[in-house]
Amino acid sequence: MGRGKIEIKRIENATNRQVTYSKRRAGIMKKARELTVLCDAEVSLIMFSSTGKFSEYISPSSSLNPTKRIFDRYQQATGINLWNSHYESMQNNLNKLKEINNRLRREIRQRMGEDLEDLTMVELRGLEQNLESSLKVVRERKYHVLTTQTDTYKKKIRSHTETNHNLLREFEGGDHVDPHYALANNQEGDYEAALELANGGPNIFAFRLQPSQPNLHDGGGYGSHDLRLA
Amino acid sequence: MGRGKIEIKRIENATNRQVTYSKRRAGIMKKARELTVLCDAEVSLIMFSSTGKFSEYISPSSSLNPTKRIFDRYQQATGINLWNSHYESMQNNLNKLKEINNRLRREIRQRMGEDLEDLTMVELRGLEQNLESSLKVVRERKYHVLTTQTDTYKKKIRSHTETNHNLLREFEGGDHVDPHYALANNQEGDYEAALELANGGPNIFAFRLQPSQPNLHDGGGYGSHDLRLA
DNA sequence: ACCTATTCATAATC
DNA sequence: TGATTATGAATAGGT
Repeated sequence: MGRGKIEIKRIENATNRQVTYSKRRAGIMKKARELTVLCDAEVSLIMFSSTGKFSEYISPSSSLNPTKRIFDRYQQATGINLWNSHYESMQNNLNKLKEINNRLRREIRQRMGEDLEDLTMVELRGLEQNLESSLKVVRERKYHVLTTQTDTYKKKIRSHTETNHNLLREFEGGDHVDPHYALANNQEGDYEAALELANGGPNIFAFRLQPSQPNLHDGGGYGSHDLRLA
Repeated sequence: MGRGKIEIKRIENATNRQVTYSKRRAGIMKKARELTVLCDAEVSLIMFSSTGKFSEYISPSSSLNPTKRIFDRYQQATGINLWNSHYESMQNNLNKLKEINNRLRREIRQRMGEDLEDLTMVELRGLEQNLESSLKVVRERKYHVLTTQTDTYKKKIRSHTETNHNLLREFEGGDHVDPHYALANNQEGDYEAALELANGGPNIFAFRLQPSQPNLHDGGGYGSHDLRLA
């Protein structure tokens, strides 16, 4: 239709091609629009010109995202899931993470003396040795922290004592309270409390073992906070 | 174009509508095809009739999956990511799992006597107590397994010994080897080996701690097998 | 599914 | 780009 018949093959002249593209694009869009209205159909028409310019016609629909709706229907119709590759690899990752997670949980449970039924004698022996050496390290660390703390307190006390002496000297005897003794006593009190804490404090670590974060089970169900396998 | 002009509005007669749909569908598809050839464009035309029948035209392309290619381009052009909702929720789950994973790893490392620097004295004390009680349970379990094993062996030996006595009685003195002693010795050998294993076997548990499964890091990088934070 | 009068789309040209 | 127009294509309505 036009001043002459044309062969349906690539238009070599770029300008001409572009012009024809514009005209025909308008034409096909009109057709698409007419089709949707006349025949009550859903239509998605997406075009990229040879220069990469994008245009589309999407039939209006009740859905919020007509394109997605069309696409969902497309997938239903063809059985082809275009995102399968993406989706599958993500799903794989999720499953692998879940599996690793479960292994880690089991590991922890065994280190807590649970779930030992399936362990062989060799594994039990290994676990025992491992716990022994860990315990040794933890104790060393504890005593390290303790002595460091003690040193710090002692230094603080010394410092305060000196400061007090200096103050006393500056004021050359005010009333009859002995500030040195009072302050030093105070500090020693803190120190005693720390020692007490170090050896008899509440077992906070037992609580740490139960993650306070929501626990991811299959597909986002939350709520379980223990270390049992999902 | 037709015997008469028609108004562009929904055709109420269902049969008529279906006929028109068929005709016009063919027409628009031809147009789409011509557009791709003439203008070297990429075109995706997806249609659903009012009765739900699906048809499409997709311009051929070098890509393996032309539809996906079109939609990828679509997303690039519009900036609309149609799968964001799906994708984001999966990504969220992945991140949550990774975080839990890291917590679990840290937990294990601390139970192995590593990464103790950040623990307070209270936590250290808790960890120590926890390890102590775990160790106690593991030892109990070990001895339970050991004694059970021993009993089993003893029963086996007794059973074998009896069998041998019976055989000896049946044959009323063959050659001068004492089968009872030989067999029993053999069984005792296994038992000794088990005991040996129980107390001095290789520390297999230390290896279990490093997951043999690929370790999921960001976006599927594999290869790290340790318990350090990702 | 075919026919064809008629309308429409558009190639060529400016 | 935009308008014009001669021409071929698409198709509405009928069979």
